[in-house]
Amino acid sequence: MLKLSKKTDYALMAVQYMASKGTARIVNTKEIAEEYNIPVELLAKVLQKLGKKGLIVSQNGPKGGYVLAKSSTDISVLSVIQAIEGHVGITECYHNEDSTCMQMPRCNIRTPLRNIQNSIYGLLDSMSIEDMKEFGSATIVPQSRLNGHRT
Amino acid sequence: MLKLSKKTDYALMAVQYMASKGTARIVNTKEIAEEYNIPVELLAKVLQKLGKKGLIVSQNGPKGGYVLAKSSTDISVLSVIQAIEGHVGITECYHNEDSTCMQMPRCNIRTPLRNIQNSIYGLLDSMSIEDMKEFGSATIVPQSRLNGHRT
DNA sequence: CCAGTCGCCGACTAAAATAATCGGACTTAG
DNA sequence: CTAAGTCCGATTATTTTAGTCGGCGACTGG
Ligand code: FES
Ligand code: FES
Repeated sequence: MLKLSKKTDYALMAVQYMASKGTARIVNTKEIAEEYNIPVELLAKVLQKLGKKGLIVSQNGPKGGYVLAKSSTDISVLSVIQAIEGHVGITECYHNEDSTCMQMPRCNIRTPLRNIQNSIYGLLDSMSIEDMKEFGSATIVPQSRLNGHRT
Repeated sequence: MLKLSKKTDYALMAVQYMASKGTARIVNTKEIAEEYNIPVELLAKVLQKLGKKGLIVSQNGPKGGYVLAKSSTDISVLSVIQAIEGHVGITECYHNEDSTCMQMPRCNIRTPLRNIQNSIYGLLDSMSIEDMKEFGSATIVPQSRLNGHRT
């Protein structure tokens, strides 16, 4: 449930890796792939997508590779995720206009789930790559309305 | 990304539906299935799972069906989700002990992602079925550390 | 006490999403 | 010129999810 795809994992690792080298250092696909045991061709596509989304910039030719397009503090985790996964939601019918969902007419979970989704988005958007690096720990838990349900 | 399975959707709808009738009223699978256009057989399994997890109680025989096992304020959204999806995490390697993940040795996203996951869990756990019913609106967004990244 | 309604369960198939691979074109430093 | 790199679409393999089927067991009302 709520699982990120491997491609997204790869994207996050790659971005984080680039962040760890400065903006000066240019890094290529193979280098990252070997560092994390990722199939090169697959990682290549991931990086290309990130490139197209403007999160990283590419340099062709020998000695080419990628560098972050901006400071790691200015790249949100959400932007990386969305770059790879596109804009999908927490539920099948993304709660958009064009839903073919059979339970639309009577759906009773549409609105509340959208709110939950927004909360999650807010959380992911509030966290930058730099943040990920820094606090591998730290709690960003929303304390509002948290007063102990739990089964 | 981060998508809940249809089964989970069905579970949430069903639970919400039961909550909307009181604990007095016993409701059967067919009734819910028809209300929301859900394939009966599939919904049946979902309800059985919820039963086994103790979220709802079943009544056999004719005039049988299900009722919530406790007040809708005491059933968290998280518990429903976990009842159906089991205990899976935001990433492939659930960040547990037994991961076969190839990038374990050097993984740089393990800890931060676990934190994000915990935040999400906290959010889902803090919301009850009753809450879902009430505020189809309302914001539970964590405002901490939210100061505008966004690409 | 028997018949029909309902829950219970596991195995099965179908469909879709994801992961990974392949083949070939384009770009550029040396 | 050429080798090292990015770029891109198409294809396949694998896994996950969605939905189906068939039979058993529990109960209740007649
Ligand atoms: S599940 Fe599709 S509209 Fe709610
Ligand atoms: S992705 Fe598997 S350990 Fe981090």
